[in-house]
Amino acid sequence: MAVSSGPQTGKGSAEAMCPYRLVLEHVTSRWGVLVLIHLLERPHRFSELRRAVGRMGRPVSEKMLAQTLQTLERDGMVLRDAQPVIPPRVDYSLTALGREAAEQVRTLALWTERRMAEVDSARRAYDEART
Amino acid sequence: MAVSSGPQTGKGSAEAMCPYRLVLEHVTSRWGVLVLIHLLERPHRFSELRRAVGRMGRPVSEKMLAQTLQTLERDGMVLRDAQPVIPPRVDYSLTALGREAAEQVRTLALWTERRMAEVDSARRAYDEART
DNA sequence: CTGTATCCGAGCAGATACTG
DNA sequence: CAGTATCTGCTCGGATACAG
Repeated sequence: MAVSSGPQTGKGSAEAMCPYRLVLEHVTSRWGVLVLIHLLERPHRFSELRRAVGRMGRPVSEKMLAQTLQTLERDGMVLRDAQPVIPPRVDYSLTALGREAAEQVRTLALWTERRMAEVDSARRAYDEART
Repeated sequence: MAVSSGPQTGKGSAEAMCPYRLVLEHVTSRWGVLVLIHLLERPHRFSELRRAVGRMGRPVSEKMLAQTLQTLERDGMVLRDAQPVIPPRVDYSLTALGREAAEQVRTLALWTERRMAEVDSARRAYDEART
């Protein structure tokens, strides 16, 4: 929606809805999904995550990655560990809550992948029907 | 996060990504989620669906509802039954594929609802930490 | 390296009016 | 009732420059 792309990290246009829908939009957002799935595998540093996410899907801007991580951290899904060293080093990992969310999102993503052939054939049928 | 807005029902800005991500965005889009959940309960007519969706979340415009339904129909999730009567009557229901998707989305929505208290407390902690 | 601040374009999404 | 067409504002999200 808009799963625009989805709702976003900010509060944006979603002032008046069930509060949990907001969380749902956070975890299912364009970058939220990818971040959660990658962190489910193992903790990542900022740039590492940026590269990993870029490998599937398209490249993430620093801005959007930071925004996504902040939102997920605020929602209690992601843990941020900033080590006071130079150069800066920050590791991101999942909380227990985040792991539960990530597993569900991954399940849904895998289901979508498995069913892709059916979706494609449905699309061809639909498109052909109006030619 | 992108948590941003939901991706949406159209194709929009998502030209260059794994194809299944597109389907994921359709079913998790702002209106896609609500439509699927309501249709899981029983088939609905257009206006009926419009009212039902409006009761939770905010009102849907006719345009967005039609767009969402068309996208989900094209993806093979929703069945459209237009009866040639006057006044027009159109019923929407889920296909087998759509039912699977709807169940997963509902599961995720229910999980989010159950965990809302934890999310809220995480948010308060986060917000207070930077005061 | 890990971000933050600002600017700006693209297109999502609502309102409205109209058609079958 | 069930949509389509059009107009428009708003916000998302990328690019860039800069800071700690």
